Amino acid sequence: MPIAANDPGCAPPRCAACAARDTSVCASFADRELTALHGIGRRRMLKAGQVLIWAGDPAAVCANLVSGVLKVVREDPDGRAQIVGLLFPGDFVGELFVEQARETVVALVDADLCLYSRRALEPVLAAQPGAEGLLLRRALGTLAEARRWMLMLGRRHAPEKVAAFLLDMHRRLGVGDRVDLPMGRGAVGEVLGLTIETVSRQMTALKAAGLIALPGGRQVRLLDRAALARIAG
Amino acid sequence: MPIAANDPGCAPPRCAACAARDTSVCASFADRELTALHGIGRRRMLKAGQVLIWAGDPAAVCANLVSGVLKVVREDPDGRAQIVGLLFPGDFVGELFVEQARETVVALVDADLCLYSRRALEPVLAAQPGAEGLLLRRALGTLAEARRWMLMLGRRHAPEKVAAFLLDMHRRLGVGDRVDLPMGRGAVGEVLGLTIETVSRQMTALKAAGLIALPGGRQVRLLDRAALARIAG
DNA sequence: CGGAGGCTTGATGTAGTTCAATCTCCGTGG
DNA sequence: CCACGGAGATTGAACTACATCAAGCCTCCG
Repeated sequence: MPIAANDPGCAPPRCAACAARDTSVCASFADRELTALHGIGRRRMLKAGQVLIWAGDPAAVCANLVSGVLKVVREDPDGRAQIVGLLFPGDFVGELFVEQARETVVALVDADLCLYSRRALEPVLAAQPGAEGLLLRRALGTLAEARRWMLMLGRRHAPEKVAAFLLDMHRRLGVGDRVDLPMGRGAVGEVLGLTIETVSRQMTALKAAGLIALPGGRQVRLLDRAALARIAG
Repeated sequence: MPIAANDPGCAPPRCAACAARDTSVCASFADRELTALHGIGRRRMLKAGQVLIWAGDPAAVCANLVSGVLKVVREDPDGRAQIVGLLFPGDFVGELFVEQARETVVALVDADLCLYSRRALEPVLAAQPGAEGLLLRRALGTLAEARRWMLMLGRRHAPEKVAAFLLDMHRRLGVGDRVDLPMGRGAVGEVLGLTIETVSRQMTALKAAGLIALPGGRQVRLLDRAALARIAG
């Protein structure tokens, strides 16, 4: 990794200061080429709850997530919703190479993105050697994660699901033994394929067993991670 | 698409005759470049039930599926299994860029593959412009499919799952109103996150309702696809 | 203080699992 | 040729995990 490639001196200032500069797709771009990407991108803030992409709409935009957490949701004709992905800083947002969005993307907490028109982005990616390779690696990683998730949805019981979810969130967002969940009980249910009541009961059970504490709000303290891991399987 | 690119005259004979020549990743290779790929590939036959890749083993091989159907399985520590993917002719088999296989790959029926060492394949793909882009498109397609599947696993009831599965299989393998399922009831359960008994009961119910017929073995006739689609949602 | 949104708790219902027995279809061998 | 055996499929009965329906309960903010 040559130092010059990421030398802030010649990258567009907004990119040089970007928190996701080295973890997003942009990492495959040297500062020189970054200018092309910069030219077609713009910053966008999302408030918690705001929708970025509606399933069914034309797939017009992609983005790099700079800060915040987004959910990717699939919905039934009859309204049952399943969260099929969570996006964290550095993740790529949106669907390439399709005309119609299949998934709704919503901010779970206030978020910050670097937004691109899909039409403009695709040729830039194709022209930049290595960019599609990088996206391929990411996509394969996301696929592996989705499949792990499928095993959970199809085969595991509520206690295992909740324990696994808490450990997962802690791995991504935890500080010490604490996690501040970026979502309410309802959305946790949408992630795990459970109802809000079942999630709530499982959390209470874990608290009663002394494995977690619920200091209030969306905060969780994982008091016995080993035991949680044992439950998660 | 220039005619010369796929001129059988200068492709390696095995590739020129390959049933998957134009649907697999090979389609991104002109005949000239195909020779490099051909050089590192070898044919392999799999009997129904044979395992190609064991989860946990070093990820040594990838392949193009030429004929047959494979299942991709994830397993719990305690043995519960979930099929997370089905592979059909033209599909890419195996995991790139990882050292350890996360999924077991098994032939559901007799299958025919074009096998590559992963170590040898990766550089060839990187060198061939467009190959990684093609794989990216495929990977994104597979991801979208996995997410559709997640919605099914998390949110749908047994009757909807079975109806949707039958329509899906018919779309891929059907001739007229018939499908010959490439798997038994047990594996259908592993796909849908159900037990073998529940699958069997649902099938009997559909038969009783006159929506399907079960002529025997793994054959199914879809007598009322509109009604099935209505159940599938 | 009051009211709304999200969370918890309880009571009841039910879809799907589990356990177990029987059946069907085929291939094998007497 | 038919009897036997085995694997997969079906069917039944009982159970249980989770959903559903329905109150109540915090807690944050106007």
